[in-house]
Amino acid sequence: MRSRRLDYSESTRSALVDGAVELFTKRGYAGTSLDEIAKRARVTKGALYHHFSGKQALFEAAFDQVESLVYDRLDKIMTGDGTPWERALGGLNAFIRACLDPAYQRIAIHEAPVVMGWERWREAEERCSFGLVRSGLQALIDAGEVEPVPVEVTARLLFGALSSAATEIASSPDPKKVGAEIEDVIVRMLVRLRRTEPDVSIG
Amino acid sequence: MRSRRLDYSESTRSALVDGAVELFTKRGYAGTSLDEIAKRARVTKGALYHHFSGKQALFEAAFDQVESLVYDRLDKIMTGDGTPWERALGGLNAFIRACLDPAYQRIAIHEAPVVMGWERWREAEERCSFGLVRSGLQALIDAGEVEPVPVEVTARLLFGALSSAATEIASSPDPKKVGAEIEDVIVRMLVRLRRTEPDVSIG
DNA sequence: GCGCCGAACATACCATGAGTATGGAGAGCG
DNA sequence: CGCTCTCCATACTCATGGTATGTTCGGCGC
Repeated sequence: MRSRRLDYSESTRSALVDGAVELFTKRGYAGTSLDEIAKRARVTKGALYHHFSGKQALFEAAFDQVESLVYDRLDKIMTGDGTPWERALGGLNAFIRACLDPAYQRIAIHEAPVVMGWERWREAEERCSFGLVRSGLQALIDAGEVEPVPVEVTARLLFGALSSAATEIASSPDPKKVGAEIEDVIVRMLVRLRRTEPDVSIG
Repeated sequence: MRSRRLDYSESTRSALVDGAVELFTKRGYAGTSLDEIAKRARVTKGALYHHFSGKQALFEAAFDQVESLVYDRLDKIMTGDGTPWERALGGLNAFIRACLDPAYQRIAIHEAPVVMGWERWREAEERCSFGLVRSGLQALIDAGEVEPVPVEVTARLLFGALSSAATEIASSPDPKKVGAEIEDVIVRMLVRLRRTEPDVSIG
């Protein structure tokens, strides 16, 4: 039987993470103090340091939380039913919408590479959203939908383009319009990569 | 006649900026202390705060320095001679090489949006490298080289893709190879956008 | 030459916030 | 019913960004 004590512990931990996500999103990593986060969770720094080894560790927990939410949604679409082409387009749309979430944008896209270090961020993304972009692209190639391209770098280009553009969307006065434009441009690109004839060599 | 005093002042100022560029590149913004920067310039914090209003201001000075170097090189190519197409390809190549510079990558691409705030970073980039990417794309469209696309978002996509991919290049064990791959993929994309027939509508 | 004004620094200090050391309270278990 | 160990609070330390004030020295009028 699960002890009541463990419930409490888990509860305060998640309260800390939730508060961290909120505050990091609003004021950024550097602009947020641990006391503030602890206060929001109605505990002190002692509790915080009991659950996490430091500010970075707490940030990574917040990162995981935000990232996994997006990952679940994307994964459901990308491994769902439909043709590879349909799934790719659905995933594209879902990813753009995910990037509109302020928390995902600021924590996972912008600050994470700086706070966690690019290398570590890359490893984390490898297992999450970026991994899905890559596997989605790979699926398209395997299905013969698009011509073979270097998957690794192309996926990186795509991911970078999308996450960068997403910020543009979010800070635009008319996000819906810009979002649609971006999706349109990307889809055009993909369509042009679509294999219609066997010979696609470029001089 | 220019006073000797002004020479000294300017000299220490640039020494501070140079040190800032070095240290911010090596250890990042948060990981670098002002005392360290001042020490490297063989002055104290007093001098630093005489020339700059604070850490952020010093960072922006470092940003400007790094950015302007890249801008000058790019501008020379993009406004040089050759067809719009040649200039675009040349600029593309130059930009990728610029992104391989650790200082430009870490300061201008990665940390600047976080440290300066995305809005401010965007304004600065607007007048610099991003502006060139945009105008280059616009030139291609004007020359009828590529089909009309929403310039703003497409340029943003391109810029994001390139700067993101550049990090991939730099941290790769074989930068030359990955760099060539990326350039190849981008060029393919552009080629496919090339106007060969008037009707390019996609159902 | 002389005094003085202000730019260009140095020095000493303060405030904040990350991290640490230690103490205590209470749930679970024998 | 004490013993223990998790869970958390309190009270510090220390690094660092920023400030307030002192000091030096080149330039310039006289």
